[in-house]
Amino acid sequence: MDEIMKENEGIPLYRRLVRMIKRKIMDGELQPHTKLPSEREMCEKYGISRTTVRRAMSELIHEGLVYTSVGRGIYVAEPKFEKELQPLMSFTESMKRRGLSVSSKILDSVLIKADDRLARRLKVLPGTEVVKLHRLRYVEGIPTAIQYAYLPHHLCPDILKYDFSKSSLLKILKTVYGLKLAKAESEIEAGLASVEEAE
Amino acid sequence: MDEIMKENEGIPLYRRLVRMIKRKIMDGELQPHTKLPSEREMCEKYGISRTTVRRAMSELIHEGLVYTSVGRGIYVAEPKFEKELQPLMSFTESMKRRGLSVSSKILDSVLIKADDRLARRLKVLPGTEVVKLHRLRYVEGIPTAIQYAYLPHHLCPDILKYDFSKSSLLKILKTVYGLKLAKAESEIEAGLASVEEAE
DNA sequence: GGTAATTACTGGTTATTTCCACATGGTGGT
DNA sequence: ACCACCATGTGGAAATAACCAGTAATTACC
Repeated sequence: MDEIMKENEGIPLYRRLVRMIKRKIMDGELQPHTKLPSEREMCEKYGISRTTVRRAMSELIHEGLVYTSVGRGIYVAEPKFEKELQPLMSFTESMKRRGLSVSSKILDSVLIKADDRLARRLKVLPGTEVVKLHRLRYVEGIPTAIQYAYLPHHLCPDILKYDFSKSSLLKILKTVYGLKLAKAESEIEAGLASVEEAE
Repeated sequence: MDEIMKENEGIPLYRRLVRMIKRKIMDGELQPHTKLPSEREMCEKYGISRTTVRRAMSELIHEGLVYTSVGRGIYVAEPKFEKELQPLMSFTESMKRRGLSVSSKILDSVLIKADDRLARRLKVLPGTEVVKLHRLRYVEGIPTAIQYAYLPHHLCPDILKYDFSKSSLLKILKTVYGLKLAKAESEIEAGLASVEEAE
């Protein structure tokens, strides 16, 4: 059954539950405005406490994936955007907020075709050419994380030609592609989110 | 002392704590990167459970006002910086121009006195009482930015009494203050503009 | 039949308790 | 000096329990 809760040792229970429900929503198994089991039912179903269920629901509410109604229940929210993948803060932002310096190096960049899942996240058609950037992130000069950013190729057709070791991705996007920045930027974050979630 | 926790009946304890700490941060009483009391100390200090303290901290963390470090403590975060692309346009305007829906939620409100700069922006005399609204802005339903709006208090004398989590700012202004809406609205935008410029 | 009262259920708030992993500062022993 | 060890303090995770305030369906009463 849904006893995926059993595996994934080391990952907090509430995280696993968040993850499971996120997946169900993304896969369309849970349609907008459908009712989730009640908190107490989920406790029973997964063998966890209400504390844990509510912690998970809190995350989903904060991310705008579900909404609640006292006395009624918990419902899947309308997916106006790919908001479920948007982190509250970008990697850069959350580090800077801690007063830490952040830099990154592009290790590799490659052109791929978007599969269904990626296409949905970037709001492009499956098969669309997408630039996949392989990035090494530094915090205070220390290599900290490897992340992948995805950019629809049509938004930045010559991106592969630029030397990323010389100037940052955002700088290139801003100076070269100008008005498209706002759109590209959010989609970078979407791409980054998938990686952070995977780790 | 900090026994403001005693008053404000009806408002959840964790909300009151969030509010108190927010105010201290905004007033500069708590500077960035200073350490808050430990969770257990706050329990003792305010006579509340750790559940409640942690709930409050969770809110503050989600809003990016504080950050935590296991084994060390909870620290005030670096204030948000602005990465606005087109600082000439208001937040609302620039989003709408991209065809995106914009909404916002009032996180907190506090009464302050206008300094020279703010007074100039709002076209009031320095020292005039001004309601400072702490707003979480959404774009397409996604929490995107935290902004501060300023309203001359004499235009909406009882605005602090309303529960902003229940109904929107514009709705309250419209239903309660009626005819004043047109005027107040333009000044909200003026207030917002000044903040965006500062960040 | 229509309405009022009851009941069961739901999310929301709060407290208490138990563990865990990490951080830090001392205490020795070498 | 140096380093291994340990006590203590910190945030994080989770279970359990109790009560509240809405919702909705059912029942009882007129």
